[in-house]
Amino acid sequence: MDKWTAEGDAFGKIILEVFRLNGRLIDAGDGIAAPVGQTSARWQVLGVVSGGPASVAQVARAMGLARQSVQRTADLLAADGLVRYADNPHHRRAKLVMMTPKGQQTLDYIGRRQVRWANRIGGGHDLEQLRTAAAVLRQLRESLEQDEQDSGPSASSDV
Amino acid sequence: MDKWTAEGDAFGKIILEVFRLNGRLIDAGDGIAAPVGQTSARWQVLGVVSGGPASVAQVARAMGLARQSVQRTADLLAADGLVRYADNPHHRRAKLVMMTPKGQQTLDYIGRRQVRWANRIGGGHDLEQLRTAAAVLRQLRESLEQDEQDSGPSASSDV
DNA sequence: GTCTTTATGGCAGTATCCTGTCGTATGGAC
DNA sequence: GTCCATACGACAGGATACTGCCATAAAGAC
Repeated sequence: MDKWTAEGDAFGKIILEVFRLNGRLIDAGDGIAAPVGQTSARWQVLGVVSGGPASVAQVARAMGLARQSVQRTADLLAADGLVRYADNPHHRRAKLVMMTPKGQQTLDYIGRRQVRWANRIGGGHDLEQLRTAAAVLRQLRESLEQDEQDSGPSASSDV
Repeated sequence: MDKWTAEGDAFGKIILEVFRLNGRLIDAGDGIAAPVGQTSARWQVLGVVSGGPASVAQVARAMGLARQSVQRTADLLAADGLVRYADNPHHRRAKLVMMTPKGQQTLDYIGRRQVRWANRIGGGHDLEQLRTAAAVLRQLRESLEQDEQDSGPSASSDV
C-alpha cells in the first residue's frame, strides 16, 4: 500500500522543520560570532577543541562531519592563530589541534553572547517540551545511523 | 551573570542535535533519490513545485533558502527535463517553474521510497513525542525568525 | 501620468561540506 | 620480524548554499 503511518508522517514534519531550523541556526550563529570575525563552522570547531586537544579526525567525528571539512576549517583557524597544531605523542602524522590563548578569548566572547541569545530564545518555550524535543532528535539520529549501517554495503531496500 | 537557564540549556542541546540530524537526513535523502539520479536538494525543489507552479523566488521562500540556491537547482532540473519554465501571466520576468511528466514520475518514485523509509524510521518512536518535537521545532524556528527581525538592521545586543 | 518602493532574476564571487584517491602511520595477526 | 587492515592527512574536484551588485518588472503613492 505504501501509505503513511501516523509516526512516519510526524517524522516527515520533523524533517522539514530540521532543514529550515538548521538554516536559521547557522544564520544566528554567524551573527553571534561575527563581531570577532568568526562563523558558525569555525565556532563549532573551537568548541570541540576547547574540551581538550584532539586530532582533526576526532573533531570531525564529534561533529558528525567529514574529515576534510574540519581540516579546512582547522587550517583557517590555525592561520588566524586561534588554534595551533601540536605533536601527538601517540601518532606522528595526526597532530593535535589545541586552543591558543587568543582562541580561548574568542570562544569566551562568543560564549557570552551565546548564553544570552539561547536564554532569550529558549525562555519563550516550555521546558519539558524542549527536553522532549532534544531527546527525540537524538533518538532519531541514532535510528538513522543504525538504519544506515543495516542497509549499508549491500543495501536491499529498493523499489 | 550570564548563566544558562534550564530552557536555554535545553535549547542548546536541540541545536547540536539539529546540526547532526540535518547531516544524516541529507545523507538519507541522497540515498533515497540516488536511484533516479537525484539528490536531496533537487528532490526538495521538485516537492515544492509538485504542489503547483511557482516562481523561483516563491520556491525559495517555501524552503527557507536564498533565491540563487533554488535558481541553480531549478536550472539543473530544467536541463534534465524534470521541470520547465512557463510564462507567468502575472509577471513577465518571473517565469513559473512547472513539473513535467518526467519530473512527476521521478518524484512519484522517490515518494514511494520515502514513505517506506519514513514509516520504518518513525515506527521506532513514540507518536506523541514525535508530534511534540515537530511542534517545538516549528515554534523555535518562528522564534528565531522573529528574533532576527527584532534585532535586525539596528541591532543592539552586543556585549 | 510620473515617481518611488519592492520584487525578481542574472551574474560574480565566496563559504561550507562532500567524495574519491593517494601515500603514510599505526596496530594487531601470524 | 612481516603482513594486512585500519586510520589519518593531503590533494583534487564537485555539490550546495550564501552574499553583493545590477537591471528590469510590478505595485502603490501622488
